[in-house]
Amino acid sequence: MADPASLAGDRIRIGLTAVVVAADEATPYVLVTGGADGLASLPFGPFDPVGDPTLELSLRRWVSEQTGFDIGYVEQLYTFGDRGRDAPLPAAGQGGMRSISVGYLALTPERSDLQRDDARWREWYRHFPWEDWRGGRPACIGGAIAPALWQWASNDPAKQEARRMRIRLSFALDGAPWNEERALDRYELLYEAGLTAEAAQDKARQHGLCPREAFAQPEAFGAPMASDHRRILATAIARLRAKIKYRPVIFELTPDLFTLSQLQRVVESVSGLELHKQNFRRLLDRTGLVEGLGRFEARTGGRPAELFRFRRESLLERPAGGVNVPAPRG
Amino acid sequence: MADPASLAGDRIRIGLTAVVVAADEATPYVLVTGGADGLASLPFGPFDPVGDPTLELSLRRWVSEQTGFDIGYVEQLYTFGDRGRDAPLPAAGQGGMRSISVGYLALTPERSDLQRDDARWREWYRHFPWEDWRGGRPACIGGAIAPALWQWASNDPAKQEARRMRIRLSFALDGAPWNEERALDRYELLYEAGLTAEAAQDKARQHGLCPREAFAQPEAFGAPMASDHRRILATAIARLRAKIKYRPVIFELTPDLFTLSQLQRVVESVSGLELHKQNFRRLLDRTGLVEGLGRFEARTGGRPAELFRFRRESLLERPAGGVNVPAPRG
DNA sequence: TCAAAAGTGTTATCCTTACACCCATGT
DNA sequence: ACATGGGTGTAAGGATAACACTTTTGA
Repeated sequence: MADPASLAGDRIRIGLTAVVVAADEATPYVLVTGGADGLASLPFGPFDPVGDPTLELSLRRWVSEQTGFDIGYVEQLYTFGDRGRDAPLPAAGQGGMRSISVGYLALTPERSDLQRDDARWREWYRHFPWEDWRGGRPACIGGAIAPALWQWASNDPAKQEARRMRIRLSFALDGAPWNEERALDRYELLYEAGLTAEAAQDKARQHGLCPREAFAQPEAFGAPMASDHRRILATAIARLRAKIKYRPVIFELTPDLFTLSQLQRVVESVSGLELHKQNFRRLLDRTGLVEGLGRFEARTGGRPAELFRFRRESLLERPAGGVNVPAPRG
Repeated sequence: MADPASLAGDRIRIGLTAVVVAADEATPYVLVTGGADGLASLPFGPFDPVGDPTLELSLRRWVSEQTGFDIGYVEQLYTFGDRGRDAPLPAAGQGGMRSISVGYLALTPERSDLQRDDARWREWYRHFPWEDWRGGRPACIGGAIAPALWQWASNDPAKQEARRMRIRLSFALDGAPWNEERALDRYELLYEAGLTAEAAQDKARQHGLCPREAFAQPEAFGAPMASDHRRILATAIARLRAKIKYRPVIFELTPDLFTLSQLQRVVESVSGLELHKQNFRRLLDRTGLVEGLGRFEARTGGRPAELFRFRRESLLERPAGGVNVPAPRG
């Protein structure tokens, strides 16, 4: 039997996959490549074990090289290594090489100009239409998702009850509350039920079949991405939505100066929820995270709004929470 | 210039490192190897890219092989890849091979019998004496840690103010509240300040020096562990302390039947805090996570306590929170 | 009868949520 | 004047944290 240690050294490669997020008042964006003609991909690159002292520095270096701007805030998300969901290798004679990818979340304050032609900012709800509840419950849940999931649940009588409960809790059916943080649970449920194009793709690849084109309607089940990139994006959405509640990371997405309404709408676009204006403001100023400047912005159609800035000093003053997102009903 | 992709495939190996936690009413334990004679290590093993379909299954397999029991709850913690903090390789002629380790947290309901002689359960506060606040603020903070950290802060006038604020917030000095979840921040602060034996070890290794033995007093700065294993353990402590508040993972550490006092003391041992008895109980029964059995346990020295069990069904009923740990003052 | 641990009732306080309302500007 | 968006006061409800207290056993 071969020594697994030496074996492990030879047939693995580590990729770094970046979810680079920007947001404006209308929607959050994710940086993708190759979305015009074929499937969109997250930017990814190899980890250079010789040149880079840490994984994070490696990521910063090649994102900078590839896109021409330096990302600021970065955090590690998760390390993905499932066989059959990893990237199919660009046929380079590498038989059974295994690809492990370390996913990172990066936040940038604005949609910087991109240096490469095939890189573009993509609205993330195009890949997750069921995640945007700002206009109330999205129609695709009741229209296409729920019926398809109920069908899947009833396919296996033994697991039926557990599956139904997962569906209810994930997608807020039968009076269960919506939890915007469970974006990954929802994507994994859809994948497991075979309702994403990626699931069909992976199954076809495992059985050596030719994958069908355009499996599920993108209007309801979201535009697919290459390999497991939509899973990584779902992980990033879940993490970011949770984190803005207890760390002031939202200010990594805002410009230096903003009005409180602009800030609120950025939070709303990320969390996919509508917030109560006054409560948002009161909670915010109890934190001491922002500071009014006494300057006002000329607005179209309304009273001018005061400009605020994020008090970076506050990071050092207290445990430093985030902006609260109350739980909505039904 | 060599293609970094092929380069990456050759000089990396992936290890899986497990933080296997058990707990009783007195203290939490972590499974270590080789702690008797030399430095304690967390169990770690290589990821087998050929045999194992997922990282997690790989971990389960070799923990089972090495210790003889099957771990239940597992979650991924973080992927560590810093040069200079990774494991020094067992001299096997592998020149510049880079070691990346994926840390996992595993929870087991009791300290199962171990199959190997050099594996043992170690009380985790031996490695983190400053993390146990059950008897009030630990003496080592005021006695040894705070003075050494203040000294370090004043070594660099430019960073002095920021360092002092980090120290205050991490170790609850000058009236700042203690936050039991920031175990990793505290360890990283001590490491950065050069106050852990591991920091001295890493520095010596980078400069090709012979590391000094027994750098810092273990009574105050905690018993060191091999390579970056204490950092991984700190990550696990932080994650577990945060997670018991919003997911019912504490029941992965308890026996099937328990009294409410036993449960409370397990929570206390993990979080390192004393809890208010009645509030603990009220919060618990609002969740519906546990169910009294009407049976009572014969106790020594007191009224017999009712036995409870965890209602696993409740996982399917609702979003399923955890057990709350109120923030202590000062 | 006393110590020790189990278990309960009640209250003050704070935080969240929501409603209703006023203010300043452009057209 | 009035539409539009900015900005504020206050009250209802619920959750938290703390108090004091009773109950049941073993020594």
